[in-house]
Amino acid sequence: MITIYDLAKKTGFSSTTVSKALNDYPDVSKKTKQAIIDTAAEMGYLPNAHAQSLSTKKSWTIGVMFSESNGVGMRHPFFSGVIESFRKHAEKEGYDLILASRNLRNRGTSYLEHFLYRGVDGIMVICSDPKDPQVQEMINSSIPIVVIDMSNQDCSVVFSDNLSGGELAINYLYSLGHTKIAHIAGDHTIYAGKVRIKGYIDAMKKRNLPVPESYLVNGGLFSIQEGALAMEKLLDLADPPTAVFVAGDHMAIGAMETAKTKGLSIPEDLSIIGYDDIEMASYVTPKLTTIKQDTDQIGVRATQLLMKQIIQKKKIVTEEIIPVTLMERESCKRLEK
Amino acid sequence: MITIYDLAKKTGFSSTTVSKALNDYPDVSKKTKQAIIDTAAEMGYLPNAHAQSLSTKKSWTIGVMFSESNGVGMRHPFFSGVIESFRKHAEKEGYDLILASRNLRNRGTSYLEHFLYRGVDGIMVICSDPKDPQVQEMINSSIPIVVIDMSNQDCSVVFSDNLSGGELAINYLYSLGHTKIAHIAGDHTIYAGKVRIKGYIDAMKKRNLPVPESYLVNGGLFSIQEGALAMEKLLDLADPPTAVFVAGDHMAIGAMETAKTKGLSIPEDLSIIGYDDIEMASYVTPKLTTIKQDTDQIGVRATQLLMKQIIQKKKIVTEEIIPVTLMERESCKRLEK
DNA sequence: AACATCAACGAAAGCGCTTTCGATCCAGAG
DNA sequence: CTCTGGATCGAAAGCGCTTTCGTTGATGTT
Repeated sequence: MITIYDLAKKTGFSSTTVSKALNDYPDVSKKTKQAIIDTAAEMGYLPNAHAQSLSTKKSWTIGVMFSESNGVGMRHPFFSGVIESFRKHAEKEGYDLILASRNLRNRGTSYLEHFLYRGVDGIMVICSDPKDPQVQEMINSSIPIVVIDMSNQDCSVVFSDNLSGGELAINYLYSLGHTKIAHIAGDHTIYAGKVRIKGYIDAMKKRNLPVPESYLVNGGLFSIQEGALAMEKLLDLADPPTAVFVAGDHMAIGAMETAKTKGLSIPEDLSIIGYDDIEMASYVTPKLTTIKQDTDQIGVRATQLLMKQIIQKKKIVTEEIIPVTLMERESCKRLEK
Repeated sequence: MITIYDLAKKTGFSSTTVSKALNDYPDVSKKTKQAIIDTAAEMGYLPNAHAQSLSTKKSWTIGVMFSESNGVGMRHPFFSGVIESFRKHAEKEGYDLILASRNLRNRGTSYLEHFLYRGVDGIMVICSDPKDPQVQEMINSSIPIVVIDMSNQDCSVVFSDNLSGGELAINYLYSLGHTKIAHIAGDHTIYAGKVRIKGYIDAMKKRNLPVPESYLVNGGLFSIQEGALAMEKLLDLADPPTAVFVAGDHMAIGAMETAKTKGLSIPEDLSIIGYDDIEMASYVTPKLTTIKQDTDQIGVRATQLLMKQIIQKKKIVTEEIIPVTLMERESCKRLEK
């Protein structure tokens, strides 16, 4: 590894001047600057990030943490979509992402401690559980942070407009003549799940549609299997719904599966609308009508918010709500009277 | 931020002793060791990773790079699956992953340079193009590296058994009575694509099955759209196949789409078998029969291989081939004579 | 000629930690 | 009583870089 001292020796200047030249300080003449840069290139010099960070207290890294409540981690399309978008944009600003582990080489430490240890300049969290203590700890610290997919009073957050997502779905279903509309919900412990429930209820009430208790069934942690189970409950009802708004595409796909198994055809016998617009939604049969979350946009807004805090060196608390859109496909149909 | 000097002052020992106590050196008495550890906990001491790395030349990080030839990046289920598995296991060993960007804050540098700059202890690459110059540069360097999804003579690689994957597929199709079997291939520039072609041809020849040139159609970069296009070509043939082995699930799903569009029903009129076993495969209609790549296993083997190199401090060149399995679902059917 | 100004450069301290090499002290050996 | 060896501890250098502050010499001013 070659250092600025090697460059200093080679060029005849001091290490100070070399450093300054490399960082484009104004008090170095154009000529020596060029000479230094040239021999740096020639000798294959690369700065040492650790030394730099140690001395400047800036690491040009961002810590990324995602909760794995359901064990899928990065494998979930929403997560990987957001992270990928975030990565692309953070990259443009010069930052690398570091996916941190919880365990600091056998000393049992928290995520916050780990990120502090790593000296990241900021943290990006994708977490759906507003009261995860690990996340709370990070939020309460003084490090810049942006959290995605949940609401919070104490930091920058960005999430989809879950409320009007529900409105959008119900409105659409209603416009197709449905009035008996059920909701397969995400667990209340999950922020998005909770809000989508509210969106559903609000929209239903607004139209004076009945919301029997039995029409609101908990789909748990958004998995296909849980969606399938939830749909069974709905179908066993004495007065089953003609349409169901499902809080996640995976669950919706599971729901469609059971419907099919039970001999119902979609959308003829039952309309279904999902949430997320994962890739799969476009390729199941029938193609799933769904509320699209804009993972790209979420990623860019999150980046912007984080950059702003890093630059201003102070936390800013704000909510950035990303609009959702209805993707009209094949799983919903006008109700024939 | 509190340092070992703070601990030294507080406990009355020297910073040397503090450091040794924290690192469990043998020449510190049990008593002072405990005292130091206690006040460290009490004062909320956290080591500074940059200082540590600077002094030890070990960063406990692994650089991760994936080629984005098709622009999907981490969004592709195979990629995210492997990375997630790798992350989990690397974590257990105490390593963090760093997803690096190409541009080192405006100086245009290569991935290798970037990883060198960051001082990673090893590199993990997911790349399908054996002659990507960036990847070659990393392989030729002296840093420990493991590459996934391609073959190479000069480093550790781990990839699926693409050859017997083809064998498996053709064998299955043949056992169902098919003899006119086509292949929608991945581009030859992509290692997996090339080998799967060979697997297809070998298996066909082994059974004395004809392989007309028209039966081998290039599906490009494994996208759904390209799969759909490829299938069109196949269907336009004077003597179309009764079964097609597709080199990737996305392409297979695209292929099924066109088949359906053209009024063919699967598997009645045409059997299709894919490759990957992405989640979607289980939920399209009909459920896609496919060759499953074991992303989990790939991740763990990659971790092991990399750890070994890091510990031994020398590159080891080897090929680790992960077995694939046939996931029999609904998209293939016995050929009625 | 005396002075102020400015451009260009370097000495040195500091970032937080590790590690080598001594120094010190005390128990037990001779 | 002297000597040896082991157990504990610390001084100091070093990792590679940044940044403050001072020095030097050249230029322009009056």
